[in-house]
Amino acid sequence: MTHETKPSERRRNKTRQDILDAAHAMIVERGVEGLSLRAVSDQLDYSPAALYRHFGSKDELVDAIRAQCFERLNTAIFQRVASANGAVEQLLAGGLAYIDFARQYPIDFHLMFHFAPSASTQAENRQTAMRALLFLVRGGIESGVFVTTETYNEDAITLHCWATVHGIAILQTTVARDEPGATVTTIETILRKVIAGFTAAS
Amino acid sequence: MTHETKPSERRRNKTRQDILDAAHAMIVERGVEGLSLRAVSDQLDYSPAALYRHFGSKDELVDAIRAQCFERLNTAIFQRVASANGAVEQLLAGGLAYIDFARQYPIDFHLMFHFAPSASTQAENRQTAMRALLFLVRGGIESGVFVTTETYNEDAITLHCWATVHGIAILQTTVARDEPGATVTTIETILRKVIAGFTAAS
DNA sequence: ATTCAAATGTGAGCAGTGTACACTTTTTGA
DNA sequence: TCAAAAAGTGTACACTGCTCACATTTGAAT
Repeated sequence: MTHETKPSERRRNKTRQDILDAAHAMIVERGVEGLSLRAVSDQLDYSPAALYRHFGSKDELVDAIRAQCFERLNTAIFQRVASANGAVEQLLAGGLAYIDFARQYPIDFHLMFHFAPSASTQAENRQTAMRALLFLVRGGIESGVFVTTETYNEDAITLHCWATVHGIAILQTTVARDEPGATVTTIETILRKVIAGFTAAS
Repeated sequence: MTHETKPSERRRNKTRQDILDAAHAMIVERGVEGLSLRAVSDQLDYSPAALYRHFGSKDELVDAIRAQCFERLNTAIFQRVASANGAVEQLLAGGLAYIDFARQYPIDFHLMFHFAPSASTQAENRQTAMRALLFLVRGGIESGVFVTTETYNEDAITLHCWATVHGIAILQTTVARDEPGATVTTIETILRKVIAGFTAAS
């Protein structure tokens, strides 16, 4: 079931991934600004020009790394959501997974929301995450667990959830990680509070 | 009351501000990455090396621009808060001012949370905003308008407010400005909902 | 008014960057 | 086996941030 790829194609993908890995490691180590194509090519025993057989430009390379980070985030969220039961717990699990990712890979997280002029793949990836969240919210509404009003409707709830989670995540990466009250229990309290704001009384 | 400055000092400050303005305009126009010291010096009829009499490095220049953006944000918030009455309305006004700023100056806002390795002034400025927010929250608590619990205490509320507002603001700058449900009324609804979560029943 | 030092601005140049292009080498498929 | 396609190289260009010895201007004390 390995999707029948020709060996040449697999080799190509491998070197492509090697480049991505080396560049990613360099970003994690020295920041986005510290990424140098020459350093990457040196480390891989390539000539600088060789990288341009795989990526049209530096921005394209970084975009590809960004895309892989988004994939990792999305699967991390998906796994945590899948192992939770009920709309409330699933939404909470998704939010915590998001925040944990930011905490665990702050540089990656920062990179992901570091939009370049040519922000194409980025928008797509974010839409994926957005749709997943919207799916959770919609499910909760349809099952009657979440309630809406005219002004606080489905879109508003989705925005609210995303903003809260993203805000906490960003603050964890930029501000000192141990800001007063940024403990895991505090974060869970906040998220539960938000969710409770649109959960039907039992 | 003009703080008695020598003319030489004023001239120095003026050229310094000229450099800051030119660089800032260039960032707004072409993004942070598009900022070139040579282009700035060209525009001001200076030699490239001249800028180094005013700023030790490019990072220092950008940091100074960042600091001025923070100042603008802080005063914008302060004004709006000052023209509101009561803890609830003041907190709401501050949040809306924050979000409006991000909406109005997305590139500036993005720049402000674009931390470089040497993030010194940044931390200070953010602490200022944080303290202002904390001040509002604390005032509301002491006047009995806001209520706390053991887990949802002062720090938690502060974090919650900041994260929500910052999250909405960031999403407004990165994602398309007209995301479904990101209207002004929706945003106000969300903020009121959050504030209601720690407001004493009347 | 003279003088001397500090401040300000300059020109040349270094090391490093992303990138283009003609070139060679390797791999592939008929 | 052989030509075409793919992969990799070396050189070079324009650009970057930045340094430093030097020229110019300014400020103030003599």
